[in-house]
Amino acid sequence: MNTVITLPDGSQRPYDGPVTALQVAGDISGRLASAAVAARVDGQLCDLSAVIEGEHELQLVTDRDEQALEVLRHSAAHVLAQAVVRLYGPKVQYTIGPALIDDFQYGFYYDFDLPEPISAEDLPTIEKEMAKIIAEDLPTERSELPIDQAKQRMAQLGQDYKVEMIDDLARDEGASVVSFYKQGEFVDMCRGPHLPSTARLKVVKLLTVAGAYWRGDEANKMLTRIYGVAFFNKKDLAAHLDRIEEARKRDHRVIGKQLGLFLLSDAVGPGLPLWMPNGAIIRMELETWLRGELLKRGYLPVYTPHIGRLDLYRTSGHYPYYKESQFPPIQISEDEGYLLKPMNCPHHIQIYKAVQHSYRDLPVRLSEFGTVYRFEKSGELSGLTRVRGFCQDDAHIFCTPDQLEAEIESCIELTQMILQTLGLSDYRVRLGLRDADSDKYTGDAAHWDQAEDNIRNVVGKLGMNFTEERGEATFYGPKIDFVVKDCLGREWQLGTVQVDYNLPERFDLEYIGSDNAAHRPIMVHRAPLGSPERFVGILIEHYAGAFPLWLSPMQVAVLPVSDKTNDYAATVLSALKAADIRAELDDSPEKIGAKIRRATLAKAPYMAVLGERETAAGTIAVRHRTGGEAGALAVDEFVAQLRQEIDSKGLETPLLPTGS
RNA sequence: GCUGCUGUAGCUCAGUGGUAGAGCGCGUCCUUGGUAAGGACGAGGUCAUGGGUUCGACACCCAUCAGCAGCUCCA
Repeated sequence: MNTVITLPDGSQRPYDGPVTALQVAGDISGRLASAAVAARVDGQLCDLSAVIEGEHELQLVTDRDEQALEVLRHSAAHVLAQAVVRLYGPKVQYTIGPALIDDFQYGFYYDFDLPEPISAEDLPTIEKEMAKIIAEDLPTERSELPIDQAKQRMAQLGQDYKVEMIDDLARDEGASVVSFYKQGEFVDMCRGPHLPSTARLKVVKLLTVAGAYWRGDEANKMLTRIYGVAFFNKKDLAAHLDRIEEARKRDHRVIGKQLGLFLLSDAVGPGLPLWMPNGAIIRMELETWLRGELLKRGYLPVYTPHIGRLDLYRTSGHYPYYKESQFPPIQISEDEGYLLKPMNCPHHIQIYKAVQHSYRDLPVRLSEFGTVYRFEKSGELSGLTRVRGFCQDDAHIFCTPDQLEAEIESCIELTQMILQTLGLSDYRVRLGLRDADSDKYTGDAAHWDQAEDNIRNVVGKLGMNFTEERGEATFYGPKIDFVVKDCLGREWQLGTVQVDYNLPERFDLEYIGSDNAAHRPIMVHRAPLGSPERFVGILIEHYAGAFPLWLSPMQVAVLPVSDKTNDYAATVLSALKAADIRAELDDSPEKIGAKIRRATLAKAPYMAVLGERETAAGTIAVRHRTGGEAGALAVDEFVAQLRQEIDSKGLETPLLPTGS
């Protein structure tokens, strides 16, 4: 049978019989053959050794192709597994080892069930063995076996996890054959494709070792996961490692310490952050701003205590659902117990219930910066992003079915406005839906369907990009989450809007409709920041500590050139303070260069350099933290410009005009 | 919570089975300097906590607490 290969440029190559992608590449050029890592036949990714017969489109995947990196890293994972088996013996069980493409730090991993624990100190040894395997230039050979034989083969090798995976493939995907890859003495069950030979792997580095549950299930055995990265050249690896190192400098835990923003004190307890004066300014500014926005939008402020009766949370469902992740109740007597509040909604619900509501009153929007406590598992705690005691910029909206979607929309717009103002544009939107197979959700299916339709309608109307994720809903309703990544690429939920038909039911909430009959309101739970703790943690990383002027703890560093001008500096300081600008005077006996350095490291947006010239002219020599002299300004001009930048919540620093 | 690692001065980190060091920061003094580090001197540590091994432990072992990476979880 004749074979005709059509290349991406439209040209065709005829062959008398079957041909492999690698052969075609070689016929085009030797260079292409050595650059190709895989092939795409009729759009389907496959090995270079795949046999092509008949009329097909062929595209050779080279290192310039995005998917090439995936193939490379997948092969790197196989070499890692081979090295581990060589070093730790046939008792090693290798399970799964995928390539990672979107991960900020890691390029691949492999999960092992090892006969002995290993640590990061063992990684160089493993890397050496991998280098050997690469040097051995072992060709990779693909083969296929029917399910039964495949299981037998893996069972013979003592690979119980693989046997389980084959069963899954047969059951879930109806697979009748399974493919294997063999390189030297090592055989792995794998879809592929892979590099044609281990020698094609040039730059591999192992990064860390960690635990990971088999199948990601806590109930299963913990396996040993080894993470690594692989690239086509050393330059890319060096750039990658640099990027990680740079990112670590943005870590809010590092910057938070440097700039005195917050503190996690062992004496107070894990996950209980203390806001230091500089951090408190940032939080205060955000909250003040948000309070104003809420009042404009018809929210009613309320305050509620930090604890409530256990029964309240039994009714709401929070206690039974999250018993394990609560601080234990405060038991006063056998039948009187209190819980640190894990959520504000039950308290707000009581406020709603305290008076009778007419449909004319709705929507009722009760807002509170309410502090809640959750006993997060110790391994989960992390800086400000995951804590045990934190505030929520919370509100609960009680409304009629007719009002619901407009309220959801308004919550989304508020959240988007906040993110936009702060320049947080790199976020994704997730619709958290219920998993109908799970028993973790409360309430009836009709309400769930209704609620899911409600949020879909709104995000659809607003034309938002979003992903739907089953099993990500709260126990009482579906939600819209705004998710961002931290400096190391880990995702965190910030803002959230949740639709709830269930708590109104549980608490028997009512309003009187125009028909003079009692109706059930619907609740919206929403927090545009999510939590000031987590939000500020993310903001610290977003700005790398260099906050916009309105949020900066120190807005102006007042720097006399020598103590001859200290008096003038003091008058400038007073003028700034009188204008509600956060200014600090550095009258230490340092030279001006050192003072500038200190203020720059403290991320003060502006420096007012005051020497004899300025004293004589009554001006300020302005410098921005990004460097360079911006010229001299009269004190009142400087104040006016700062005021404008502060009031506009400017992200970009306007250039201060030069001149006297 | 689980797997692995880590815990030494305010911070960042060296360090050895024979009772502790650097840089930065801090204090005092000198210097009066014009846009990212002037100089001198000085104070400061129950080497996370509790056990154990040892003539002797910051070092070795065990436990606890906390942190880091990952997994799991996240109302």
